[in-house]
Amino acid sequence: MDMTDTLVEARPRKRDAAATRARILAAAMDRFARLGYETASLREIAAEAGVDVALIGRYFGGKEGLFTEALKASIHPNRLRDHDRESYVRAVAENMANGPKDGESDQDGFQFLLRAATSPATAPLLNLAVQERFLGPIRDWLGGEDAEPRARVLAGVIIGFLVERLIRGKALRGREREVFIERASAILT
Amino acid sequence: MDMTDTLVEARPRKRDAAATRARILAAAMDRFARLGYETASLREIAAEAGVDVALIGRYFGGKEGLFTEALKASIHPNRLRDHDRESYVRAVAENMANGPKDGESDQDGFQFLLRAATSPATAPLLNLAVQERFLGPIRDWLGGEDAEPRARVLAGVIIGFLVERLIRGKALRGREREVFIERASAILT
DNA sequence: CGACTAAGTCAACGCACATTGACATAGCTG
DNA sequence: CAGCTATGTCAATGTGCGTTGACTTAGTCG
Repeated sequence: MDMTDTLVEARPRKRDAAATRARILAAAMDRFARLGYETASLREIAAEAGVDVALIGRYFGGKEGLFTEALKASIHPNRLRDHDRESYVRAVAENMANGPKDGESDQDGFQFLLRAATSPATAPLLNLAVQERFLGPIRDWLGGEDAEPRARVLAGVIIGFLVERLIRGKALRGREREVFIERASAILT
Repeated sequence: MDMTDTLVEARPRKRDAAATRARILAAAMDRFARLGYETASLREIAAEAGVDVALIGRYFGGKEGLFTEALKASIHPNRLRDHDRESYVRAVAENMANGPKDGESDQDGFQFLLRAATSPATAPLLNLAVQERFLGPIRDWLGGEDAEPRARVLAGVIIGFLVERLIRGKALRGREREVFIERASAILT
């Protein structure tokens, strides 16, 4: 059908390991986030990526390996250090007040996280990832005595608001929004 | 081996459909809440109930039917009204500090729902259940001005801790536990 | 050009699962 | 006691899964 490869990309490069890997990873992130670890199948993921199943084994070692990488890719380090305490708290609280729609793409990542939290097979992996990219930074940011349990509390609060926002389905408005932000800020401070 | 049935129960009543059904349902509630719909297997559930697998098919029609009934049985109204503010806050905070395993049945229903949300078919239940079991009761419990957004904040915090506990996988101990409970209580109060 | 390697393909394996139907037996009923 | 039905047992079937190993081909390098 296709005689030349000048269709979409400049040089499709028939055999490109990096591109194939990336497409598998993208498909995995999508399926895992939407379906969870056990329901999403490697065959589906491979099909969505337009790739043979065996390549997943080759590039990621197996389902767990693929999931681990997809998880890492879904949790991007937050920019804690760019904020002082007050501005960060305010930013987080406002973000929480928003609806799922107008949130950035971190929504998908968080959905991924939530699904991962509900599957026993992936819980240990998630624990590790959260430690690395979430709890650790917060703990360091807090510093001082009892940084660890205090970081856990803070992480719990933030996670909770994210879940609540995910479930809520719509943004808060007007007075309700203000009250929410005010209260949430108070808790986070 | 056993000639008489006077081992554990007074009258084991060899054939009792109602009792068998109940034991299957209890085992199902436990396994589904702990492992989620996909991971929990009918064979395990049957084994835990000390029953042949085929009976599940007979009594509940199949895995979906069993899950549906277990879900119904797991949603009971929470007992917010039994507590005054302080004792409830303390109970919730301590519950949060515990590991997923040793948690009491008070919040297990929520775990059940959260895990159920993994399965695309049962996902919409989560929103409804949170409204019913968390937001509504908390809002009424709080009462007064701005009960709605304040309830959202509180619900968010509680949900967050539950998820955090789910992720953490193990109980907090010693000083960390104390600090955690103290901080969580302060936030909830 | 010719060989070597990386990239992709194909088929098969073993496993665990839910489900089903035929069979066995306990306990009640007449 | 005889027979019937609810209750429980057993074995088999089909399906989809993740994984593995041998094979084929594209692209590159000497």
